[in-house]
Amino acid sequence: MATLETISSVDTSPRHPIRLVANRTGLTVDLIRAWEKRYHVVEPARSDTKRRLYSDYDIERLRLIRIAKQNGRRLVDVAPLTLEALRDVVSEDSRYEVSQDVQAEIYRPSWTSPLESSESADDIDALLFSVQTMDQHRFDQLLQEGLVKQSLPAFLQTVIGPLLAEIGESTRLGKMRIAHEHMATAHLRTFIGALRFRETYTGNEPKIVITTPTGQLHELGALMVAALVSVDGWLPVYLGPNTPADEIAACAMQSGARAVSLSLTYPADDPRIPTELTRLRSQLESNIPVFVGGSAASHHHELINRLGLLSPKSLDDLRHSLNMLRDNRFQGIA
Amino acid sequence: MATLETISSVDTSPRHPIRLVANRTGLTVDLIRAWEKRYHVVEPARSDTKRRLYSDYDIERLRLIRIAKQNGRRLVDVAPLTLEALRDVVSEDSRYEVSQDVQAEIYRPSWTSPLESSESADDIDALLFSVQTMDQHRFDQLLQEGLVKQSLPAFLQTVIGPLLAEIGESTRLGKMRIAHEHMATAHLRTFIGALRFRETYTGNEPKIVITTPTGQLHELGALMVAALVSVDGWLPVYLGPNTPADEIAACAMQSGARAVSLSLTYPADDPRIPTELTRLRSQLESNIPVFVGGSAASHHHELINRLGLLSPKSLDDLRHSLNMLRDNRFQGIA
DNA sequence: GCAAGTTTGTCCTAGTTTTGTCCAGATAAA
DNA sequence: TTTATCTGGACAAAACTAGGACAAACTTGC
Repeated sequence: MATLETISSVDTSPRHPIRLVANRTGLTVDLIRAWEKRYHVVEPARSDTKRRLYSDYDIERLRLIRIAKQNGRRLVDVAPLTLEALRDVVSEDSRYEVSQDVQAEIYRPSWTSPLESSESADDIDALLFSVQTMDQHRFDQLLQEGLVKQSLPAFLQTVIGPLLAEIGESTRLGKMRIAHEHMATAHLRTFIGALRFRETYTGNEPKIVITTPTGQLHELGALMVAALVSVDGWLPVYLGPNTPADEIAACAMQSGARAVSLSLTYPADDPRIPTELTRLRSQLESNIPVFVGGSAASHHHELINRLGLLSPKSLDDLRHSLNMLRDNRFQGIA
Repeated sequence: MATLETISSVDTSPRHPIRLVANRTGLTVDLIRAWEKRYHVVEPARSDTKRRLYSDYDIERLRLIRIAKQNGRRLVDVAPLTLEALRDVVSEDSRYEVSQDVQAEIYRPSWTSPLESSESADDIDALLFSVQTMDQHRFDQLLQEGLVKQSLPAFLQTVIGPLLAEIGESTRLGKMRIAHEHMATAHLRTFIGALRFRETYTGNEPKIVITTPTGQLHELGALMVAALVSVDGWLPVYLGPNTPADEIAACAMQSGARAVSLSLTYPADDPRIPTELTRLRSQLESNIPVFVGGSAASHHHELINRLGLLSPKSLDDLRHSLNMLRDNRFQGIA
């Protein structure tokens, strides 16, 4: 369908005015012109009155260059790259940009500062403000803008995660109304849910069942995982919250999943959790790893170890493990 | 079917004076005339005394052009486009503001008639089959295709509604696994949630608070309502499920909503419902109507009448009432 | 570690195009 | 009568263009 087309081959016909390009890329018009003047980053066509007319291809280039810059690349270095080379650079960077420990291990010149934490903090403040004022349109706009500024994994970890924590905390302390929390949660449910459809699927992706066990009604963490792994070439089989262990196992079997990921948040000490996790582990084939994440996972540390489940320390850690699993599998087949 | 026509068809017969057009579109009368003078953006019919008479079609065009301008389009570029092309452009642009999993390239007028029931039945069977086989991709594909075939309101009523009922029934009878129901529900949550972002907003829309009361955890009905009313020029303030009456009232006040809509499904006889509805009605200003729908609404018929709440018999009935409310409001201003 | 050079975002001026607002006098509607 | 709309034109604000200046941040050389 058109969806596939737009993603895989980018339209090169010039038609967008500079203002729209600025809106979509998050760059200023001055900057877009300056980049053109100095490095010929893009060379837009012109209207009969000399107005710049950009193509979708140009916009995608600018968007990627912006992200590359955010990741610490220098403009001189990335300006001459083709779209494909740019994509490679950006996806390469996204693997390291947020993870501090990984960052220390590999060589990174001093200019490769990841996204300023202050900048993310500003974004989160703006998002919180739009929730307080019930400005839905602004909220959606900010989410979309945040996604333009950085790659999806970085966005989830530096903005969405902290935002959720902040909203939960504010509501608990009475600084925010329940109605505000509800509105924000409902919007985020739709927003995050749609993220995984941004990726294109070939049908060959390994599958991973993602859900929360019985009693765990909060699904946003699980949904974030679904969006995240889709970036790395997994096909999430997302079951929503509150799924009994038997059903998770049956689903993993029917879909031929290679892994299962659970999210535990609240209530942290639900007595059903040990039962459910034990049942799940016993019903699943032993070569299918079960990842247990979320804020409440640490409450069940001992159980998780005893059952041989995996408890990634961060979303990045989870990504890393899944990448290993995926690549091992490909080796095993070849 | 007379009801449907009156509600949803975009009338091409000219009858609105320029003042009303200005109010509905958020443009000034001078600007509307200037656009006509310079670019023939719309060419309204004239009364026998040369007064401009605009049709609903014209208003829709102007609304879309205003939004296209906000997105950074130039007037010269969008002025000559047909309504369909304009829809495409606006929808393409807004895709970058609000991410969606639904990307219908084909514009479906909101006034297309519903499909023959047999055809819908086939669609539903195909959807059910894709759920049973856990074929997520097929499921999404069928949903999108179904939406292309008919208008959004018709699609919700002839496909999504029956599909939800069927899935619920099949699971209850054990014909379908809980895992299947979960997968379908999670997908539908994302799909329906994204539907209201297909519409374009000018900022002048009257608002309606949509949610379910405390104890009612199923949100898909409420979400359908949100998608539905957005087609008719309302801005839904969607709060998700399980919202306490106090919070609904506070939210309605803060957002300046003109109406509230609640959905009741399960459990039908929750003892909290009477309390919550009574609280809500007493805390809301009396000129804000409260609509109560969903399969469980009939269980509370007497209560609803006593409190002076409104219980539309169908989604169409709800739309009709809201259209009346919206237009009364416009008269009140003019 | 400091100084000199480079890179990069922002801003300025001045001229052009595009777009929004306003006015005047005439006609029609309330 | 008062208010709303009409036409045609004037005017001004906003947006865009080209070229260049400038300062902050960063890199490099010593």
